[in-house]
Amino acid sequence: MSIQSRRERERAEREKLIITAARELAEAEGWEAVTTRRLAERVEYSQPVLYSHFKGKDAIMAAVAVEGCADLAVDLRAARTAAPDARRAIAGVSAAYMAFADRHPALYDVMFSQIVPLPFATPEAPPALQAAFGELAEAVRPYSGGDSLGALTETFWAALHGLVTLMRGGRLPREHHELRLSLFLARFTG
Amino acid sequence: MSIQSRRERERAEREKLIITAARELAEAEGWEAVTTRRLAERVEYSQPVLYSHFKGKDAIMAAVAVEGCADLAVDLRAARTAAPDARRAIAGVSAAYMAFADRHPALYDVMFSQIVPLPFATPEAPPALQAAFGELAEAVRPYSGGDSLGALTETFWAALHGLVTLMRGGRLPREHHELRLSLFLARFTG
DNA sequence: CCATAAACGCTAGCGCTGCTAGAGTTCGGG
DNA sequence: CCCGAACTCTAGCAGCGCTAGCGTTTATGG
Repeated sequence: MSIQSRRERERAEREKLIITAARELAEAEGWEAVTTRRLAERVEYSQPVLYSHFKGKDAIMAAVAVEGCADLAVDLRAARTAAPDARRAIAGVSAAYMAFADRHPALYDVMFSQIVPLPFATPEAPPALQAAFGELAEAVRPYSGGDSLGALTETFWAALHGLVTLMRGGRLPREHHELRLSLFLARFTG
Repeated sequence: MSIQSRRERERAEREKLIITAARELAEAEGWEAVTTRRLAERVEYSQPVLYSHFKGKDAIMAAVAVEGCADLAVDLRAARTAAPDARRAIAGVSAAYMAFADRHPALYDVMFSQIVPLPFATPEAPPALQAAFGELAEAVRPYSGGDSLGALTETFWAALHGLVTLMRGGRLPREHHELRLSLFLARFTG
């Protein structure tokens, strides 16, 4: 019992090590630099060990994405609870969302742009993701009027996501960024 | 002179053939199925021929993206000019944009999601892209009020882009799609 | 305390990728 | 008719995700 639990604990630690190494490598050099060989070298195990923990590279990316969701939820919550009123809450949450995407581009991509084997728009979605979405919803609530809060929050999220990804992909000029965000918020909050 | 021009014409035809083959392959099976080997086989030339026309696979994708921009501009223009008033124009353009992304997912990705060596937010951007953006701008113009039309159109575009990509990536449930779009339009048009 | 079996991590390799060096062929110009 | 330039091909490089199968370590039952 004790020996088995020790082994399980060590396994869990190694799994966490893999996830952390993948995240660090991705954030430092982008996902294209995260190869199973480099990752294995970084955790000082051979390649096949990765596959005893994860079904494939996609699954590792998914695990990193879940971590990212938790971090995002923390940032959003901090921004929302620090705001003195509804208007500054939704503005602060928006800014925090943008800042997160800007500071952690690789993390953001694997969470919301890349295709990863994670359930998203279902009750089985990662709790951390649901928490992040919940923070957006609370910021949107004061402006929902008679509309569905869920659908309206989805719409709000999508706009932020579009602004972030088009800019980061070079499709939108960076200099108008704050203007675009304020134009959107002005229209969204009526 | 005549011989040389004939050769140049044949070269141009072959280049067009490569672009078309890449587009068809991508639209049929996705970009991950577009390998230089399959593409070469499809145009019935060897791999190195591709590199005498394009610097790399990225450049081929960029060429396909430019074609896609032209097609999108046509669709948007048709939707806008067919609308009897401003409100139905912006709604129709939005719906046409969504429909384009839905019908041509691989094309849409290479135009607006993937990283390709194309100038976007500059005067050197492909005229076809500028034309498509111009159609969005004309649809937005009646609702710009005192705001910058350029920045507002960028914001409008970003929202559509976010709705499309989050849904296609499985992050948003498909069933609320039309509701989300109408919620956005209602707030955007005031 | 030892033999056995299971759990474990390793080396080596498969089929693929984008890309390129260099050989071989074709063809227009003098 | 021959030469040189233009052109396309075969073959191969380094790297990718992933896995079969071997060898070692480790925990257990007699």
